[in-house]
Amino acid sequence: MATEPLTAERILEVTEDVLRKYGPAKATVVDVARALGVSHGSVYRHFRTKAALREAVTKRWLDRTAKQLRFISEGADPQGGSPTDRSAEANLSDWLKALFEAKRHKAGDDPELFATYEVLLSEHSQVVEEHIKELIGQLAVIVDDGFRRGEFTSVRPDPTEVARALFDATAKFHDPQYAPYWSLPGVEADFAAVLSLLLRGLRVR
Amino acid sequence: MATEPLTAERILEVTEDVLRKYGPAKATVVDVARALGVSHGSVYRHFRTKAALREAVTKRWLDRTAKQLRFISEGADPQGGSPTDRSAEANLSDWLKALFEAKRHKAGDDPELFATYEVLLSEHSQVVEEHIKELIGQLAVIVDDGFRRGEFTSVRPDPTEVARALFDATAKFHDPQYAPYWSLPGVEADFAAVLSLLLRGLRVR
DNA sequence: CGAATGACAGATATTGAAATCTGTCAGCTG
DNA sequence: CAGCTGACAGATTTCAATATCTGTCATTCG
Repeated sequence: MATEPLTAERILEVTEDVLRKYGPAKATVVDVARALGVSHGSVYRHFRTKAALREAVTKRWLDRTAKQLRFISEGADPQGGSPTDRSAEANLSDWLKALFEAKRHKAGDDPELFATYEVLLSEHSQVVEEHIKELIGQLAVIVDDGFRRGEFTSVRPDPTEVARALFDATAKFHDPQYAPYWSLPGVEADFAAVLSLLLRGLRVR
Repeated sequence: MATEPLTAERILEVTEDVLRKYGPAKATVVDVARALGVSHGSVYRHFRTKAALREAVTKRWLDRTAKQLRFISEGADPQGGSPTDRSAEANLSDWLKALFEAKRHKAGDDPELFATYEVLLSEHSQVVEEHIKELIGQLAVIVDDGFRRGEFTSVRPDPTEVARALFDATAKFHDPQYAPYWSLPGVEADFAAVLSLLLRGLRVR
């Protein structure tokens, strides 16, 4: 069998597995190289540092979520149907619910990758900053749509500003710092209460 | 000079100083005893464990803030005047601003006591839970007042539920986890945006 | 006799030496 | 000769021995 060429993508796949198995604290570059059947020097040919590798893996992982959410922000039905003319409020509500669900599942199903994400957070990584910017951008699309349709209003009608406020106000339901709280009973109700208050704050009546 | 009797209160005062000086990681019960000029056994006569002492100090410290805020939740003018008939919205806005300011100043001026508070948080201490319950209770008073005056409405008009939603939605501006963020430029604007959205969500129009 | 002491056992933290890991690079290999 | 290897230096982590701290309690002190 012709041994496949070592690509950055292949390294990322395997690194993700290694991180899943050992977690960010224990996984080493040598572990990754061993799993790939190469020397660790080869890994360094594709990623200048271990931090860069960690960032690239997390970016891939975060991008998968952002991609999912983009369907909603672009007006598609969350059930996966084709784009519809759903109200901005429904879109906003679905998007925030989907964000909460996505983060919660990531924390529960992939604790080690989630821990890796938290490492980046503590390092103030650009990757996390960009992920957040992307999410706020998606929110801004929904908010702007709401403004255009005359569904939403705000004192200062800058969609991005409002999007950031929505993002900040729902921090408890997507910021990794709160992950332990997401499995407690009553979170759902707390989330619903915040969401309802925020939606009412945007609604034109 | 008649050496004063060793009271719990005296121990708390001195422990606060010791914590301020050494921080929760370095301060020991022996340090506290030394500062009091007694043996550490005497401290244990008043507090069963070091954790209990730490909790008592933090409780005192948190209670001081809660007391300040109570003036606002009970309708007093924040400038310290006598109780007035200010609108519930003004009270709510002032209270949330005051909470943000109080936490921010505590984090900035008393980093070591703030760190002690964070230790309790990580221990899921009852003291912190009660502090939060007290704060939400104060918020509920303001919200209830708003309901009674016909200033506020909500889908489910339980003042405590709404109070909790307000508390959750402003977490980024009072939860110690975000303390580093409070000194960044732009926080004020972010806070104002969230506050404005929330107030609008409550307002009867 | 009630309050305080300090010696003590077990738990926790500190320290420094040894082991491992990261990142580089001269040389090897297909 | 492009891509990979593995020996190496410096950085970081681990580990075990040592020191310090917590919490108890028999004894002392006023």
